[in-house]
Amino acid sequence: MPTTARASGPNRGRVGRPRAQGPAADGLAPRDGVLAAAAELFTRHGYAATTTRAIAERAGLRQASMYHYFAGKEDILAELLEGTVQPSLDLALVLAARAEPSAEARLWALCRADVALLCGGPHNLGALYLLPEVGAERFAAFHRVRAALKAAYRELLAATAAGAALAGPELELRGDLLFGLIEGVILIRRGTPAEPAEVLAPAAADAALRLSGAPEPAVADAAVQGARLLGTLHV
Amino acid sequence: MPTTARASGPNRGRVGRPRAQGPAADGLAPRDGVLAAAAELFTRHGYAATTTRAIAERAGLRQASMYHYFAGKEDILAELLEGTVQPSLDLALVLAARAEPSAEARLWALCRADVALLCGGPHNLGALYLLPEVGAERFAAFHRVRAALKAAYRELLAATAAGAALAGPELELRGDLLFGLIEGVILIRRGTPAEPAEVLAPAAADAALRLSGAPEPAVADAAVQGARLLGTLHV
DNA sequence: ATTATCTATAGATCTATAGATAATGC
DNA sequence: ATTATCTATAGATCTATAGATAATGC
Repeated sequence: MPTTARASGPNRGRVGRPRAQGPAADGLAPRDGVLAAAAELFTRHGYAATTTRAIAERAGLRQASMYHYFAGKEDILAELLEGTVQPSLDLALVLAARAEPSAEARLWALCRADVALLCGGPHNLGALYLLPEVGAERFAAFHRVRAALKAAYRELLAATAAGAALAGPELELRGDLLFGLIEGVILIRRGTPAEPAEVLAPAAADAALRLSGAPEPAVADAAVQGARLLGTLHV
Repeated sequence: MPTTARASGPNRGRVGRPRAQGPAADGLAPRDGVLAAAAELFTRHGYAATTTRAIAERAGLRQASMYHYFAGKEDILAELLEGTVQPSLDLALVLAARAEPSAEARLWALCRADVALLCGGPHNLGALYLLPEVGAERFAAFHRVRAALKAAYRELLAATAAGAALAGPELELRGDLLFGLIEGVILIRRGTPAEPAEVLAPAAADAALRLSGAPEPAVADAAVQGARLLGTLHV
């Protein structure tokens, strides 16, 4: 006979009052369930148009219960934003710090991985970047990380053969366009969600290399070596 | 002595009750003032986050007075959207119907003009495309026009030397990326509003040609001829 | 008489807080 | 005792409508 009785019903081991709707169907921890629900709704309908009630309903709890995990609606968006851009920056810093393979190959790898991250996941997470509310001061932390990511793109571009030939302002401009292409993929994805990320990501990376000024044979080289590089990094 | 008395104060010739705030400072017709105010606020803060009260205040009238010109908030956005994309399509159809100069030059011209339209104007009007609410069924008319514009891009791309070498699905994909680059410029503009459209537009057109697969000399040619073409079209 | 505007407000939200409740854990 | 949740709601909106009002026009 056990010294302590353990619950064995649907509420097995769960502290606290049970949910009115029953336990979460997806098995996510409550906090993650709220984040996932918010991601889906924010990207689909926008931030202001998404009510806390809608988020809670989708996450399987009552509206007020969300406040046990988040101090307010803005905190949910802030956490989603930072979680989306940070992995991209981590990879970019690793790639920029390497001396080989060629800058072209590393740039290709960054573009491909970045597009995969933006489009990956069940919903179009990158679409969070499009929300106008993201411009608010509240999300300065996100903007700092994003600026660092953009700087890494520019650094890699400057190290390519075509980039090395560019003067300061021209490099800056082409870096912006390169970064714009990658983030612009979000818009493509929104229009044609059917396109699999596995097709879109390498195609976008090829396009980024062409845009950067690489001639066709260099693009093909970068694609081969960049894909190999991502393989060794287990990305 | 005149047979009819004419008002000569600040209300000169204006029918209807005068505005509480006095006549419009910018001289815009009331309807246009509402559209301009909404454009500014929608692009800056988003659709749902912009209240009809804020729009009215900026336009210099009371909240309820807007309903004399628009049946609802959605109608304002619908009108802004259609007005933004239609001029691009008009130009695209003209360019696609021509046999010369080269497809490369015509594509360059379309890209340059389109970016100028997206970034032109006092506020970043193209940013309306980013609003998540735009996905709603209510704006189907906008989406049809935008789809036609995208088709024109693809048609021009297919007529270039590099585009002619592409198989169906590859052409489709590269067309999407090309279109994504142009619309992605909106994101660049949002990040660096200081960059003048006169610099950004030709640079984006160059980038589009490179992305399309044109070798460097063909890009330079297209830029020269494309700019000349836009001159003759008075765009 | 017609028009463009106004004031006032109904009705429908929406966020966040207060405080109760139903579990487990010791 | 602690925890995760719930119910209920205050207070602050926000959109759209109803109906009044202050101009011009004839």
